[in-house]
Amino acid sequence: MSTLAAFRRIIRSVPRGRVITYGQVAEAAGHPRSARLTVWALQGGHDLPWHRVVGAGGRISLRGADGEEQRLRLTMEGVSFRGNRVRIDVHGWIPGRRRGHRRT
DNA sequence: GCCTTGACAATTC
DNA sequence: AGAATTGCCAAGG
Repeated sequence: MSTLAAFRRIIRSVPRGRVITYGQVAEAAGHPRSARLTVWALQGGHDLPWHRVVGAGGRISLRGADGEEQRLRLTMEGVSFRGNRVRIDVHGWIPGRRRGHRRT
C-alpha cells in the first residue's frame, strides 16, 4: 500500500466524535516522526474527515474561518473543548483502540 | 537531483 | 507564554 493510502486509511478510521493528532496519524501510518506527512496526506484528501485531525495537545492548527469551521464541525459531533483545544484526553482516538481513554 | 513547500512537533531560548 | 530552530518525508518545479 502506498504511503498516502496508509495515512488516509488512518484518518478515515477516526469515528465521529473523536479526534486524532497529526503526529498520531503519522505514527499509526508507520512514520513516527513525520507529522508533516499527515499534512501532505490531507492535501489531496477531499473525502477525509479532515476536521478530526488536530494539532498536538488538541490545538486547532487551522487559522481564521477554516479553524472556526473545524471547531464547529467537531462541536457538532459532540467534541468538547477547553479553551481553543480539543479535550484529547476525552475524545482522543488511537487507531486500534475502541475506547479512546488515555492512560499515561 | 537539488531546492522549496507543507492544515506539524518537540525543543530551546 | 511565544518566537525561533530543527527534524521529518513526499511531491512538484
